[in-house]
Amino acid sequence: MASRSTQILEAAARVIARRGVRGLRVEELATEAGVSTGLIYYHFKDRTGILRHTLEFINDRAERYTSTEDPDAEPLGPREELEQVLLLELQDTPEVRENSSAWGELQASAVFDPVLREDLARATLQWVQEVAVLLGQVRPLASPASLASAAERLTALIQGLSMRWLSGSLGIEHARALVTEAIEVEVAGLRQQ
Amino acid sequence: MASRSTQILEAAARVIARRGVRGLRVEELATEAGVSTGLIYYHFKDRTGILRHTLEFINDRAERYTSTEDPDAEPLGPREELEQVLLLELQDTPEVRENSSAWGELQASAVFDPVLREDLARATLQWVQEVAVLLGQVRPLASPASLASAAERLTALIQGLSMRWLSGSLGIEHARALVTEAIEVEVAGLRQQ
DNA sequence: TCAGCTTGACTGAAAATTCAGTCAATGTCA
DNA sequence: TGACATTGACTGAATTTTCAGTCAAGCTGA
Repeated sequence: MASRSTQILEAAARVIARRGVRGLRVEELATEAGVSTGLIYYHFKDRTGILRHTLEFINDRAERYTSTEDPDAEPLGPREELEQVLLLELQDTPEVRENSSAWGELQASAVFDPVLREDLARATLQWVQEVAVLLGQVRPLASPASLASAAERLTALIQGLSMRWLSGSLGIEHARALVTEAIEVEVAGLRQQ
Repeated sequence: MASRSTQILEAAARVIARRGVRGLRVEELATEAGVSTGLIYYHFKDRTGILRHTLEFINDRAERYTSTEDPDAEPLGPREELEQVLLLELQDTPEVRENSSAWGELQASAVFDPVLREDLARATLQWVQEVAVLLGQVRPLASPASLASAAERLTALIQGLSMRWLSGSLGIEHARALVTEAIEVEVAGLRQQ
């Protein structure tokens, strides 16, 4: 069985997905986790402590589902791997929804909270670079600069679509189709180099 | 002189740009607008009412600065007009920064606040359609569906880049360059139809 | 028994919302 | 004209609500 703290963090991820980081109420979290508010303060120092641990928890979990190192999977071509990595962010599973939602919240909060910016910028950069590498495998002759630009656009596009998906103004299937087309279009653009 | 409600809405846009939607305090808004808290409730039902009207206000204002109907300007080609409309969202002027910031916040809040979703979805749709029409003028032979998809991608891209710009992880010039390239790539993609 | 876990009622501060009353402008009628 | 009535924007102190965080007391397994 999951430990009490894990139980609380899982519940926190669900509450954040439902209400947002800024909408998380400690009492609602307690109910969701099936514990008392007191216990939450017993395990975590304060509300900020809850958020910090939850974001860490969510991040660890994201690495798990983003990982393409599944030994059972057949080896993918570079193009397929690129598609898979990008589309992983747009899946209607509770886990991905929770992660995207928390990510979006974090990004939005960073606009007003300089403390968050550094972590966020680093994480974004890492993602962009990963995508740039995958693009480079699809089009080995493209210049590093053009690969970097295309990667920045694809990742920013996914963030934009993700927001629309989460706010219910875009269906998940349509969002995925748009990303697939975007990859085609961007890869075609790289071919011109 | 602007009416009292307008004065309040202008102040609300400034406060939201500065503190975020969740950071908006009715009393701070009252001070910013140079008005009593009571008056705010006299003109707007409640806090949510303030937010809804501010969203609408921001939207109207964006239309104004997005408008290309400047009698002094020389007539633009369709491609130039498209570029101009899209790049207007990425300018480092107080008005645009304020609008983008508030817009991003409202978008992020809409993920968790059903009340805002409908207005937001409508405004987004309107923007996408405007861009689709402009794209159609650039590539008159493209199918309506492909125009709509390209417009969805371009607008979502701008929202994604906007967030990164506002959270300080992307320079405005770089963001603009990425959009210009995105237009090229998307227009090239349409040519294939 | 005792140390760590757990509860939930409670507190205080911050924030939203209300409301009784002021004031300037406008309308009305003798 | 001018005395009185009416309206509605506006104020700010009072009230209500919402929350994070605390605490004294109960539980449980080793």
